[in-house]
Amino acid sequence: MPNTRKPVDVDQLIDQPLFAQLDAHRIDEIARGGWLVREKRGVRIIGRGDNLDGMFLVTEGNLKLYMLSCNGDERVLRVLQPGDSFGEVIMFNQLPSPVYVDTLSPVSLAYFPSDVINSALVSDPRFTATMLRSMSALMRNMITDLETCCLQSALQRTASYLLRSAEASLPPHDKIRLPAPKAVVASTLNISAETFSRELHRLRGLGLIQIAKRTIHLCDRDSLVRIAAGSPPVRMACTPAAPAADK
Amino acid sequence: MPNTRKPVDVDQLIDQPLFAQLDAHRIDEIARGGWLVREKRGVRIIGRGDNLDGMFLVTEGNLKLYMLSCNGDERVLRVLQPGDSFGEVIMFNQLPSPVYVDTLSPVSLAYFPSDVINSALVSDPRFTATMLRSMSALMRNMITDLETCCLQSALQRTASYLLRSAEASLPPHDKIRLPAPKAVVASTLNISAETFSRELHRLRGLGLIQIAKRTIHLCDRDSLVRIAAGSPPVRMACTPAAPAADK
DNA sequence: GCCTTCATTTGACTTGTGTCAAAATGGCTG
DNA sequence: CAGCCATTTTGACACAAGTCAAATGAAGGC
Repeated sequence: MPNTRKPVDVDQLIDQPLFAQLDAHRIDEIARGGWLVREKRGVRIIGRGDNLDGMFLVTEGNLKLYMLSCNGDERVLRVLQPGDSFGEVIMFNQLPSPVYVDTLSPVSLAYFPSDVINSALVSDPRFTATMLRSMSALMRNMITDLETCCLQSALQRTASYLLRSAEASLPPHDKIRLPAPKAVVASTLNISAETFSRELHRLRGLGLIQIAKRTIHLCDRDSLVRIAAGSPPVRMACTPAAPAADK
Repeated sequence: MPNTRKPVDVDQLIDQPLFAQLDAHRIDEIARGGWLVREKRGVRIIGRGDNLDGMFLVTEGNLKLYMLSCNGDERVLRVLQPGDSFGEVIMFNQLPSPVYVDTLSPVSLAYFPSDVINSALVSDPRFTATMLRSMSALMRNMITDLETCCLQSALQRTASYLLRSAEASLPPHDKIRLPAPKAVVASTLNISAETFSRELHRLRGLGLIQIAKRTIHLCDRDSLVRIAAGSPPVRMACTPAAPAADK
């Protein structure tokens, strides 16, 4: 489907985790076997049901990997960023894609046909090992996702989201900016925009966060951690004298 | 951890999908590198946080692979049956297990240390291909799981489960046997045992399936497909004269 | 056979979240 | 500054699914 076949620049590959183990010669070979694909924002790269005999590596921009329900609302599984790859699963077992991938910004992708990847796998055990590790890491993330969305309440999910975002923010790690309208973030957490708003304000009511439009300040990280871990939210300074027994 | 080191019988491996591509010599090599583990029902094989430098292949019996929520209820991810393998993810990226694996019946497992697997991967490209395909299939299942549990109703999940199971059953594809007690299957679908029972009997009431203890017979695949796809369940032969407009 | 134990079904009730609708807020443009 | 849009908040309500509890059914042991 990619009609322009600009060559892949070797420099774009050597830093990528997927190729880090390979020697220069082999990277060169892989680079010559693939080509660059550039797309603007809002373009579908893979649709559900599509076949694909190769895989992509993101070199610039970001994309969303998501599913659609029968009534049309979407569930984002991952946001793909430079260094991430996608399409391996479709390529390796040669079945139509179960997910959609759309660009969220202008992107530049390296595409590699399956025979290029396969011959690299055959001739370089370290590449195989890296590929298996990368797929294992993916599995691990999916498991975490399933865990989050199946056995945590809306409040827990909100709290863990805040903690994760803070983790990924600049050093004081206590101020985060939502990367999108609240409705979109909520969808990422698999809850409605209204519920997200309510839970956020509940946390504010407990004194754990401050909300200023799309910027959120964490005031009490420990309590957030406790909530994310499942302990019932505790009102500020007055724990009841006689806590209920466990059972 | 396995203290008895009974050798693996080669005959137990040649039929397994994971080893089907290998020639006799290599299978023999792998068999000599692993050993048999037998356990009775209700034994934990892997716990969350455990490390594992190898992988298992199920040769007899079945097991559940699951997670626990903070309040202790479990969410079964997969029911493992003969021919299935587990532990690859833990082995390949060398991190503690995120999941538990318990036996559901007396089992017999073949265990292979990572170096045995790795040397087979290095020396046989077809084994590598099979391994990658197998992990891709796993990923695909996880995606389906997430889809099922995030954007389908209990009835839809039940219907799609039946269809998927039928797909994987013997040729007429209309009779399936639940691989575990209903409560375990229900947990796989992320619904309570009670709800699972109710939805199953709802489908029976609609004339779409027949239930005989743990065996289920599909009578009307098309309707099941429609339900799984989200159309509201339609009573058997008497659609009301004036169906409500869509909105 | 009978008894114990586990699995399944059924009913009544509770509860977390979603939905709908309206009000409040904020940002932007002319 | 007024007016208009999109976003966010809040309230009232509905409903799917979970929980608790009891009844029933199946399976294995002695």
